[in-house]
Amino acid sequence: MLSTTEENYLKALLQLTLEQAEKGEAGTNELAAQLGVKPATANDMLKKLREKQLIHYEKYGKSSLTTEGKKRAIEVVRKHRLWETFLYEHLGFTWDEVHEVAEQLEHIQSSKLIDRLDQFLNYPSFDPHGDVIPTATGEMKIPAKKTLNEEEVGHHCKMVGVKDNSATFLQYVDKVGLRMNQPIRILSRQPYDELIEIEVNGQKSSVSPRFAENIVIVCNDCELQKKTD
Amino acid sequence: MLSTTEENYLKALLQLTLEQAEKGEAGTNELAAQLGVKPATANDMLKKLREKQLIHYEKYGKSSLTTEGKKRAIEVVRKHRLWETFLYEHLGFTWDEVHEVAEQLEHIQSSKLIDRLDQFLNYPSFDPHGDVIPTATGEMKIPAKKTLNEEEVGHHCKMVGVKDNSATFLQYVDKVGLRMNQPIRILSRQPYDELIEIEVNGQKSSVSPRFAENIVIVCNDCELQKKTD
DNA sequence: TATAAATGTTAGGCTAATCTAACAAAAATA
DNA sequence: TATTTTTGTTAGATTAGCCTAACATTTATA
Repeated sequence: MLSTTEENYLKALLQLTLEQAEKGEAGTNELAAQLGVKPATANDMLKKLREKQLIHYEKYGKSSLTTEGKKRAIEVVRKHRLWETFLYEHLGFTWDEVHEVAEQLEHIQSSKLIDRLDQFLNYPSFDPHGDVIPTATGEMKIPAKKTLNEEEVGHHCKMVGVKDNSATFLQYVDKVGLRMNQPIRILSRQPYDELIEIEVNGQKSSVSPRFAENIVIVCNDCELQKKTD
Repeated sequence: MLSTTEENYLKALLQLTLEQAEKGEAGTNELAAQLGVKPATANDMLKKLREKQLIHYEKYGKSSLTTEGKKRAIEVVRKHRLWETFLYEHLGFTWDEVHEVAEQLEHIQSSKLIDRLDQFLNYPSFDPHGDVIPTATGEMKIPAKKTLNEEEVGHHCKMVGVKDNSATFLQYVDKVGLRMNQPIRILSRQPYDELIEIEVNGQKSSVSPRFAENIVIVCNDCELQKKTD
């Protein structure tokens, strides 16, 4: 069984390697910074986790998770996000309060507990931040990316990127109230001029198809694709 | 802030001192046994907890909780029993499965979490084992003891003792299906012969007032008395 | 009450996780 | 390419919580 600390290292490594998808590996200093410890400390742990066959690591090289290590890391993420969902939906915690407590709850050891919690929450796909909750089998179902213009009326989604990086466009995005990862709801689509009415953080706006085409979103209500990775 | 280990020592000390109510203090070996550690280990911790003003302790003497120490210990017990209630009532854990997981959950640090959980559970007075859940202010409301004969129809209670210790009586108690701490429900009281119909673990029985007078119970539906202690 | 048994304490060691300081290697840059 | 900067490693120390072995005190009992 892994210690809380070991679990945190695996989780941090997963986060870093997913963020910088190009390489799928992370450096010692980077990992240390992520965890708020000194590089020397992280270095010791890297050797220990290699011994346990949970990571790939060589002296002066970058680190990455083994299949087993990734499985373990994903379990921790699953627990974290299920607890966040519970705190948010059932105990009335706010969006920003859930993380800190979930950091503790994610290390409770009981597979029965987490499976029952999943069931209690009705097998949610997303946590309150809009992040995907891995399934019991360790799959991270990834929602398909598309543009805001392609999204259906009534659906909930969130912005994960933009296609146009001009200052003019970005300022406009800001004015509409769009922020990365913030939930967006499609209220309506005017048949006359194709203007899309959206709601973001309580603020309603109408945007043109031209604008919407440059906003990359993931849909929370659409079918998810299984990702074996 | 206290470590998980420190909290466990305080909790163990509370349990020991409440069990043996005569003295309100416990020995080093006893405490060590309760926690599954060696006396030498417990001895170190006793000194540490005395430094923190959480216990009274003198070399070669018995230990007891200070006011602050008792407050902290009761907080842990409160968390433990609220989590047990959650696991039992909402996640479908059985009576005997809840303890182990609650041992972990009781150390999660977040007063907001535990207060919200209390609210979510609708401020329960008893955990699934029938033990009293301390209030947010650290009071342990103690249910009044009375005999089964004095209990009202419709109420739920549990046996906490007997007044008659004869073999005949105890065998009868056993036959009726009564066990210590097991929930009992009063179904009816016959006006004609005063026979009391009770239900225990799904089994219905009728008992005489003479019998009922010798069963000591605590009522789960009656008003609780505040215990300042 | 003298001795044996039970209980409690101290000293010294171990491991996990952390640190600082000094050093080594790799990468960036002048 | 030579040098500087960044990145990574090692050695040695610290703290919490645990251990064993030896010793001290208290309590029980012959």
